[in-house]
Amino acid sequence: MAEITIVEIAKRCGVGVSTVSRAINNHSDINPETKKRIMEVIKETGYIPNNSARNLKRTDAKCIAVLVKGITNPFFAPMIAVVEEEIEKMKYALVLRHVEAYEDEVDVALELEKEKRLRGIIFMGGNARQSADRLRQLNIPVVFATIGSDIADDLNKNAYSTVSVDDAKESRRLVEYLIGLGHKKIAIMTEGSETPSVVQLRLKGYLEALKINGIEVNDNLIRYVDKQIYTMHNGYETARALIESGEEFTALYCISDVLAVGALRALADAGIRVPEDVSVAGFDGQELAEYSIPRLTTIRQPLADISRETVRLLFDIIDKKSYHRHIIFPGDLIKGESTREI
Amino acid sequence: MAEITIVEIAKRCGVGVSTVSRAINNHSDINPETKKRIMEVIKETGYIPNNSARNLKRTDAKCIAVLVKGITNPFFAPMIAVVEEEIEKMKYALVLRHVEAYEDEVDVALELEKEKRLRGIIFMGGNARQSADRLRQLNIPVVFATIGSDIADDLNKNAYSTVSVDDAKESRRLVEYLIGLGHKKIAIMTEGSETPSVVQLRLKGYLEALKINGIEVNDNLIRYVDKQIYTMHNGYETARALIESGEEFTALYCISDVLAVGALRALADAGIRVPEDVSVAGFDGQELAEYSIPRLTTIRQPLADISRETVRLLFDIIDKKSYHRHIIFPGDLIKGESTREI
DNA sequence: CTGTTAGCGCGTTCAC
DNA sequence: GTGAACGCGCTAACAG
Repeated sequence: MAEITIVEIAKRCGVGVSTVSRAINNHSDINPETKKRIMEVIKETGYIPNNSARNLKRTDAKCIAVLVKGITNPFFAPMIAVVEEEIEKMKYALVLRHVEAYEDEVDVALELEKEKRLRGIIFMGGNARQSADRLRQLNIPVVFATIGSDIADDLNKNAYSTVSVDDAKESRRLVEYLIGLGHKKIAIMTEGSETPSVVQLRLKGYLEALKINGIEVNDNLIRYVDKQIYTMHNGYETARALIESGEEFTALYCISDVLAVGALRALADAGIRVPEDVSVAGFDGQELAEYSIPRLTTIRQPLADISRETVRLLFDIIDKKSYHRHIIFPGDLIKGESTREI
Repeated sequence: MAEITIVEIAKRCGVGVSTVSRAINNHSDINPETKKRIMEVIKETGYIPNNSARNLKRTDAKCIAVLVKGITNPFFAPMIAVVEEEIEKMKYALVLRHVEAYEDEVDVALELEKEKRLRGIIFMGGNARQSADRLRQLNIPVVFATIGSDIADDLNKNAYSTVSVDDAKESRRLVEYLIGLGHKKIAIMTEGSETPSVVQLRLKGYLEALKINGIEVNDNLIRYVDKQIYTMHNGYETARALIESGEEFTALYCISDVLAVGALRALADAGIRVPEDVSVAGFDGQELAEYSIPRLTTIRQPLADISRETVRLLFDIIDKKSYHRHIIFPGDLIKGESTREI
């Protein structure tokens, strides 16, 4: 079947291609009647404009890309929903792309910028720092959501924006809450990667909290999961290893809610009661934390606010109303049933 | 900054554009040395080919599209992972697109088919039946994953393939298991949509199981969630309404694990013990079911097998080795801790 | 208000 | 092994 093109439509309507183009793109300079006739023929024939050809020509294309590293991670679900809504409000199109674990998000962004005519990019997941230089290759503004800027990296701060919580500070707050409950032997479950990330900041907050409160760090209580911090399986296995190690602990802080839920299950299987025998805390404040049994103590990230602000800031930069900024939202300390005084 | 194109690269290398093209696309007819030189210049300049232009010209483009309705639904995560892997094995490119709730998945597919040069499409989520006719507009094979064909719709069966479990049958099996445990007052939590879907099939299985076992249907025990069957919140609220209604029940069957977890929480909040006072069962067999407290009784869908078979079947059809087929996988009845004999 | 025409950036003939 | 020229389908000038 010969692909039907704009030329074919023009022929059938007895008009020029540009008229058809005008009809498709809701241009003003067109007779309502001819437009109507054209639209009818288009519907009849089932004609669909070729997007590749359009992107090639188009100069304006109000379009924002959202690149998500780990799009299947439920953590991003509420963020994506808000971002979609906000971008639509601005009458912009949205292209949502996932980035594979092995892909470089900036490479994908570069490619996409050429392919579509993007006006801005939002990154979720991945990390901000490593590629700050390369971010400049992008000719359009970039905002990271839920990933804070690196404090030490002043030079590159004007290459991109960030909207996030202060992971180190919130993490410290949570651990200090545990300490306030009387806990001293506090285990942490975190990820062992060396690349700078929110994960490292959360560990940093843990270490700071101990230090401030004069609690010595016990390396045996710092447990590393195998890569993924968003699988219950890893939370389960890591908690099990901790339990089996025989190392004493009265509290377990998992740097994600998902890990914490896995840990809860491991503790239950080992006959350890939460919170009677051990307190458990998570981080993120996902829906899961609210429905787990027992309800999780955690730090809730205000994802809706962060998402809304991300879009707002991006458009401010696009409209030259703002330079790149680094916005911090406070988290909420949710006191669940999974922790108690000792 | 002037966008750098293939012409620019050709100039800098002192070669023709076609030579550069050959270098990029790994063509055979090219001197290894000139190719190497070209690749170096490309790296230096940071040149990135424009995909829109490529798609416009390209004739082959080994590419498969995966359209997911509700990509943020964790249900699809393990499926997407497997599908990606399998498609990569076949040396095909994969374009993963999410379909908005309000979008028609076939429209999106049609558009994408023009834009890229697709060879096949995989649908996840959405429903197979409504658009069987329109599926024929697509000139490439379509396979639905986890969505069974409509038994009544023989005419359109050769317009697409499906790989799934038999939702009605598996649902019936689960309910019969509950009945076998001695339950007679079995509530079901389902969705109230009229469009044919897996959800309806699961309800159908419930009704069949009751009928076969001579249990009268109590309409007050059929509870409908408000739209989304993949939020714990809805499971919670619907269970709460059921509890507050005062209607007696000894078992609660939720047509998704996510709903069941919400229901568990609602029961706990009402001081109702699971499984001592009430048995709870889910459907899907997601990771969540395995880590919830108590562990859920559920039907596990073999998502990895379904995904692998989906890709295999799609390629068989592309390669003309098969016509459209409708493949059924058996589910696993997982006997968790959330149900007990009465 | 409408038609004609020139590219957008690239892959692909077809000569050389 | 390589380069010149053509055209993919469309939008955006421009001329009418």
